[in-house]
Amino acid sequence: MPKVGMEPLRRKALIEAAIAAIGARGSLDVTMSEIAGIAGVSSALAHHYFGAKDDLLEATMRHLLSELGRDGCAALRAAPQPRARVSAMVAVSFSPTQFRPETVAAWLAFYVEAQRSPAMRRLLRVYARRLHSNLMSGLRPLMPALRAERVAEGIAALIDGLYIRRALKDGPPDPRSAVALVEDYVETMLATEARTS
Amino acid sequence: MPKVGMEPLRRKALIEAAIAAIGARGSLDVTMSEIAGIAGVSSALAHHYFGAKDDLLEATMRHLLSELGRDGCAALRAAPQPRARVSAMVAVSFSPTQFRPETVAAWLAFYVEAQRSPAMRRLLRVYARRLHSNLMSGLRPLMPALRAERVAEGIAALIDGLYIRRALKDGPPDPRSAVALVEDYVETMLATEARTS
DNA sequence: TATTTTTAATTGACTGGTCAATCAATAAAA
DNA sequence: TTTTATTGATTGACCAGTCAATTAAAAATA
Repeated sequence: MPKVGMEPLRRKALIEAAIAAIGARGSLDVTMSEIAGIAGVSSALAHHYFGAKDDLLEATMRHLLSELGRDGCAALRAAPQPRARVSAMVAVSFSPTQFRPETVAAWLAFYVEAQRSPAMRRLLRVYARRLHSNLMSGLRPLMPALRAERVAEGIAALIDGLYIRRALKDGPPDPRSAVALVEDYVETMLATEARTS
Repeated sequence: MPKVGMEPLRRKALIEAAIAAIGARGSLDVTMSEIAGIAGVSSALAHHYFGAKDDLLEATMRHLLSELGRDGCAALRAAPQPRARVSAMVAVSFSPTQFRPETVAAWLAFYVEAQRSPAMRRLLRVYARRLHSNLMSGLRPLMPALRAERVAEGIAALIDGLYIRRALKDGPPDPRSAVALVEDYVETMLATEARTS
């Protein structure tokens, strides 16, 4: 039984606590004590492991981002055909692990923070670029490059739009109708493409 | 020359200052002193006219909302034909008065706030409902009701998505490409509709 | 008209509370 | 004995909201 240092455990617990706190409050306006409390430690310990609050928040964002990245890669590996790759990316965006109220609230809050913090903006751009290139890997074989770019932009905007609009509703999210809306977009664009080329 | 009380003037100045401050900070995390400073008065005066900070923020949101409403009504009055009504709503969303960095930042911040504050959520829902019914007034004559609902949802999600993605970019917004993307969506949906009915 | 009185506009100074960040101290492992 | 883990207490800054005091305008009165 390999005894291991506390550091990684605490870091993980604190990051998850941060997501929970942000999800509950619905914004980044959470205190270190709150987060630490959820993680079951003192606020001093949170500072010990993360330094400043912003660092913890940035680490939290990174965590969300890498989780999404991991899910995305896995989904793509299981989808070799172009059309399926597009659907895979859409499905991941609204999968139960991503499209939860806490996660949605956190993403939203980070988008707002991105306006102030260049670091956050950079991170969000990484997400946007990755989504874009993943979508392109599915769309390029199906239509002219310029058109594919346009459709990828549309899909991305639709996804983000459905995320933000989710903030207006209460009750559990409805991933099925969200996916249906985006899939309908993709399908219609493909049909039009087939007809005009 | 009718001498008028200061109240309406100050209220307006403070609301505009609030938008400016929120736009500059990129979030609702602004102080009363900051806002009052921009308006050229003391923070005590801001409290005098608005009571609590939340009241000023809510008034600011209402102002944004009514401005958008006014622009929307004007645009609709000038567009009697169904197809034009849809374009009018899209155009208004990205018109120079709406699609400015400060305004976009403010809308975004209010979406986040809506997760916490039921009052804000109610206001945003008013906006969503109004946009939806305006879009429907244009779409209903052009396609079956169920389909129209779906397309209206898509347009709304696209608009909000393009707003939020605007937060990632720096430099002035590019309304033209945003409008083009949404119009392309509308056009494609209409074409598909015409073909399959 | 000149004067007093009332009302509106405005602020500086203050208060109480909150919170990030620090640090010295303690406990536990290695 | 050195390193790691952990906290309670504290500090310093910031900020929303209050209030008493001041000035300026309007209204009322002589």
